Amino acid sequence: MAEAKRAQSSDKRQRILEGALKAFARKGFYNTKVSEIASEAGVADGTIYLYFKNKDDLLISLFEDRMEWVIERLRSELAEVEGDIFKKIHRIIELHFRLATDQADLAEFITVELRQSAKFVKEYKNQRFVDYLVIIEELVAEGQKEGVIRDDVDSRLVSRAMFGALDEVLLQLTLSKAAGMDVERMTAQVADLFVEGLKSR
Amino acid sequence: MAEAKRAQSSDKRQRILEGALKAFARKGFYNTKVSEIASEAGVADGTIYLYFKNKDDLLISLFEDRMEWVIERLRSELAEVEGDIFKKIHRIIELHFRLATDQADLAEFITVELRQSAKFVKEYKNQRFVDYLVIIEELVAEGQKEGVIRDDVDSRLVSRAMFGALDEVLLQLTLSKAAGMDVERMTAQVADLFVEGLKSR
DNA sequence: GCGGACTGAATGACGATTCATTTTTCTACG
DNA sequence: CGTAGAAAAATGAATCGTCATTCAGTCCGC
Repeated sequence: MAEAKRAQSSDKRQRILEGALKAFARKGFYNTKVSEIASEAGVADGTIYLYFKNKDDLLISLFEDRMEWVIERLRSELAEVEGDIFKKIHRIIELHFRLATDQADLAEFITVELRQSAKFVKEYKNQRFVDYLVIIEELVAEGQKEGVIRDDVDSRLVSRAMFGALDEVLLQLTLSKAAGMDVERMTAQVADLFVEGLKSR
Repeated sequence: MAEAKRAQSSDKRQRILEGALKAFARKGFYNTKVSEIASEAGVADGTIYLYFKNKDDLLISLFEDRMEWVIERLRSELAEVEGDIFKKIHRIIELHFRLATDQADLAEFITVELRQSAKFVKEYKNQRFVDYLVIIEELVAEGQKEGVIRDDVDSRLVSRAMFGALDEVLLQLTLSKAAGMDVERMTAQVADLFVEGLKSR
């Protein structure tokens, strides 16, 4: 019966999350009214409170939900990369940028809102985000073990730096939608920059 | 007379900006009450409106004010660097990180609030931020002209990536105050990562 | 005692959340 | 089947707290 309930629920819950994503991407968390999310999702204001404790909870749930999806995607794409570590790094960067075109709202939400609220950045531990970093970190560490990546760099630091670079470039890409930037070219350049920076000499 | 007014004013205006910086760094823009800023600055609530149009204006003014300072500082420090482009890049990174220890509030404010409001990221053009990027961009372009930096990378893209990396690492540094990270070591590693990535082969 | 700087209590708007009511879905019985 | 009645889900108007902002009054330098 929990199943039956869920079956119904999930539809509406999902619609609320989608509405929230669209609204947050457009106007930011604090400038979005709960009633706007409701109308975007095609439900009544009160309905939102049947699925989420409050507006903050909605933000966190949305972030968790989408990041989980991104991370799964990243994991599975990485798994099917044939070739060396550097190919994998290239793939991470590619996927990251691909988001900007495939899922503009999501990209905007993540880049802009990730740092949004004090709650988000400080209180809330943000495990999903850590997961993402760890994927990069492990890749670098693996390369170091193999001897193809210089081992005088801290893999943790590198993963941060790399994420930051990707995030910032993505932000730029997201906000200046019009500009017909060549995403492939960008991917190649950023990947190359890091690969050359990381290679053992 | 505008001068006389300013002379008096500047003291109070400055105190308000400082109070705002402290408060915003601690709780973020939207969670900070105007009355908190006022009490932090030791003025009455209403006084703030003698110096700033409204809360948004206060945010923008604060950002402009501090970024201008950072940029001037960066320019003058760069001017006195003897040596090649790569030394200068090292210095940018060093200054960026030095902020985290010297001016924790400012660092937190810039990293967290830079992307804060939709207003900030989208509507407001954010010239100061562009100025910062241009400094990096010109440095890279110069290196390319000299032939020491590979010219198959877009200097604009690189400046974005580099800023993103610095910003993210700084964010980390800022939020995890306790952790006795070795700032010098971090500077060296990040600088090296980019320098190796940028060098002509 | 005039004029501008300052004060802080009062105002008013706004918007998250609640909850009395309505609608839908489910259950069980003829 | 069809239907009555109960339970669950959904609604949206009303509530209630929270501030940003204002402005009538006070203070101070000249």
